[in-house]
This record gives sequence, structure tokens and C-alpha cells, in this order.
Amino acid sequence: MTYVYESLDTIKDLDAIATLSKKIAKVESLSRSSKREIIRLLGISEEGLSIDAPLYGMNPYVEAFFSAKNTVISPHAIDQDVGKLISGDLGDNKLLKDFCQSLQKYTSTPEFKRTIRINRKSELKRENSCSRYIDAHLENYARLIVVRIDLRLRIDPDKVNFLSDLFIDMARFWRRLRRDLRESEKIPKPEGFIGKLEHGHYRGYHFHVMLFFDGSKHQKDVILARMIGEHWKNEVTEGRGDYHNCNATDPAKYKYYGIGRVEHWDIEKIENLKFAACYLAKTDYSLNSLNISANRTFFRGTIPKKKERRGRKRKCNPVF
DNA sequence: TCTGGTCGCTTCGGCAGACG
DNA sequence: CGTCTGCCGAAGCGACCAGA
Repeated sequence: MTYVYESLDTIKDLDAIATLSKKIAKVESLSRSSKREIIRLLGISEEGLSIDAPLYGMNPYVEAFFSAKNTVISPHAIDQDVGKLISGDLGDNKLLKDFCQSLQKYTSTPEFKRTIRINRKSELKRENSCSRYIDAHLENYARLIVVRIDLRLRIDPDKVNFLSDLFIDMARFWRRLRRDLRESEKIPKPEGFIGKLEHGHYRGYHFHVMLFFDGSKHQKDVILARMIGEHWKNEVTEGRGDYHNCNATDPAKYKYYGIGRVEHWDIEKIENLKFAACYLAKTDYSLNSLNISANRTFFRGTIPKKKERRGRKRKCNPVF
């Protein structure tokens, strides 16, 4: 039995490959450090990566990178070899040029563009969906408490089929959590949620969850997040789970802080909130590739019905 | 060729009612 | 009283098509 072993370094490398590959595909001019980085990444064997992170390779840009590498360089070349092959003046290196050209050729095929286009389109759809959902909540509640938590499972070595078993567990726990959020008296009841299932190469399956509470009923976002997180950890998963409380992180560390208390007049914070929500709408290529019957990764509650607005009229009403 | 709209299919969320 | 089940409308997803 083999386990999926995933190290953080692998992920960083794969992310770097994807972003650089995108840059090359767009024929952007590359800085000297970018070129150095490409050479370093070319030294990584695809074989090793596919053992460490078997699913991630399904990112089309990563595929493009290795396809180009294999046409230009022997597939058996190790980093030292690559270092020797691409040395000297980087500005005028034939191998590097060939590599970029090959990658550009790969990414300019209609099939490649098609997959990118389709993914981008569903991404936009989900982003719009998030935005509409947030607007609908702000229309009903002048003040929202937004909570962000990441929910995950500790890996159980007894599971035989690592990927699908955990997926089934996750689906079951998610159903349970949703029910509890709606019905349980023990935890605070949110007015809405957005959820995104991801397959992390580092931590396995995890849910990024965003919860919306009525700001007139709840205040302390950090405590709300902790209560839900503890419930996930102890009740829902019966001790098999774990969580990360994003609201507990210092707001100053965020460039765009859009969680916690969000008021209807605070356009900037609403924008930040939507920005954070859009992250949940991003495509997870590794999950796409799993081809599980229900390969849905994005979830949200239904758009709330317009409530009759009572109380004091809103003074400034920029949004609605 | 790309973007945006729409449609059908499938799954999901929310609710109500049954069950133990 | 808490949990399970089934139903219905809502929502995600992929495919097609029209127009820029």
C-alpha cells in the first residue's frame, strides 16, 4: 500500500511552475531571476513530482511545462545536467529559448486554450455567484459578521483507498456540519455560507468555509469561528478533524481584509470580502482530475429572500 | 477567436414529515 | 426529542450558439 506523500516544498515548486509557465505562455519578458528560477525548476524530475503530488500535474500549465521540457531536454537529465546545459549568458541561451518556444507552441493549441477558457468561465460564474450572494445578505443585514475557517481531516492510515475514502468522509461530514449549522442549538446559527472543497497536497482534503452571521445578533467573530471549528473537530468528525481559524489572524497581515465585521456602507471592506470570496471560486485542478462522480467543489446556500426592512433607514446607501 | 448568454442535466440545499 | 428520508426548487456544470 502506498500513501500519497506531499511536502510543502513540492507545492511551492508546482505553484512556481504554474505561474512561470503562464508567464512564458503569455510571452512576457522574463527577468533574470525568473530565468534562474526556470532553470532550477527544469532540474526537478517530473517523476519525483508525480510521486509527491500525483494530482497536481493535472494543472494544464504544469503539463505544458513538462511537455516543453521533454521536447527540449532528455527526460532523464537531472539538475546538474540542466545546469550545465543552460549556463553562461542567459539572455542568449538557445536551450532556454527553445524551451520557451516549445511551451508557447503547446499553450497555443486550440485544445489547450479551450480547457483554460472553460475553466475561466466557470470560475467567473462562481465569482458572480459569490458576489450576488454577498449583496443579498448585505441587503437584509446592515451589519454582517463574516467568519472564515478551514476544516480538514487528519489522515487515517487505516483507510485503504486513500483518496476516495477520505472524499466520502468529507462529503458526509460536510452534510452533517450543514445540518448542525441550521438546526443545532449548541452552535451559533449563520444566515449563509460559501464552501469550497480542495485537495491540498499538504493536508489532504479540506474545506474553505465562509459563514455569514447577522451582525445585530452576533459580535465576536473570532469566538464564533472557534466555536464552529471546535464543533467540527469534536462533534462532526469525532476527533478526526482539525481546523484553522482565519479570523484569529492579525488583520494587519492581510493586504485585503474582508472578514470579521462588515457594514453595508463600507464599500472597501465589501470589496475585500468579495475578493476573499472569489478565492473560493478558483479552480482546483487536482480535484478536477480525480473524476469522482460528484466532482463538484463549490457550494453555497440559497440566496436569501428579501426581508422587509424595518428599523431606522440606512443613512448612506451606496450599494442598494 | 473570444466572450457572454442560455439550456439541459445532475446534484445539492432546505424543508417537512416520518420514524424510533 | 433527535435523527433519518424523500421531495422540490435552486444552483453548479458542461455544452451549444450567437455576436463582437
